[in-house]
Amino acid sequence: MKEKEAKSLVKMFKALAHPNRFRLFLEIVQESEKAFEEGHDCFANAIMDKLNVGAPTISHHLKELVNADLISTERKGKFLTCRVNPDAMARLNVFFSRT
Amino acid sequence: MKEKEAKSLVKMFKALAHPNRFRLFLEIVQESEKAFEEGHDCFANAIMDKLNVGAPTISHHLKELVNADLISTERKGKFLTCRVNPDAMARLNVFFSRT
DNA sequence: TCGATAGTTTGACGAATGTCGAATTGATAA
DNA sequence: TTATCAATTCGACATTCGTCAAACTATCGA
Repeated sequence: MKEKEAKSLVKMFKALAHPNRFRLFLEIVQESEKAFEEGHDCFANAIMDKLNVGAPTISHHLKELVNADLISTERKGKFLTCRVNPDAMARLNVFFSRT
Repeated sequence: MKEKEAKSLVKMFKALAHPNRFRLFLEIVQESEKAFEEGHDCFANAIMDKLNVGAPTISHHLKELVNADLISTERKGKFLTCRVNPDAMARLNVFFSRT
């Protein structure tokens, strides 16, 4: 494995390595599926209510997930929408399939 | 996903979330394959030389990998042998396949 | 325009983490 | 037994990290 890919994977692991941030990620995955089926977006707002941490913390954690390339966000008016990055998932999948 | 499984995954991610520890894990994976083909064990000793950290640090990192259930170790005389835990790999594989 | 709502930035603080040197244990070889 | 080598434990240190309160920005509705 290339050094660059290893570094990228480590960043993803670090992003998933905290209970609250992992739960946040799981919620986004779940909510994304539901949102897709129902034809709307996944709003950060809806997820924030489910976790027991303040808004600044959520904002901070979201930034780390984005920074690790696990998700991407887009501002829609007053709200923030989230999408899981399929490419990242694919790379993680490959890594653990070959290990 | 059950809370218990989530906790276990987070522990694995945390164990893989540091560059040196991830490299250590990669070396064990690699060395394990080679060792299997050549009919011997994977010795911690052989791996230690490849990383630029002291023995106490390696010992510490190995313990975390074991604690996360990613590997198991066995003392053979003066040396320590390592084996990747296939069950852990399978669970990680499942997680990223379904995500 | 004004007030309310969603999210971000900043600064601070305690907790957890990675690393090392020194001392220690366990096992082999001489 | 003694010397040597592999690995662990302990104590300390600097660094990173998670969280929050307060202040701020941006957008929408009235």
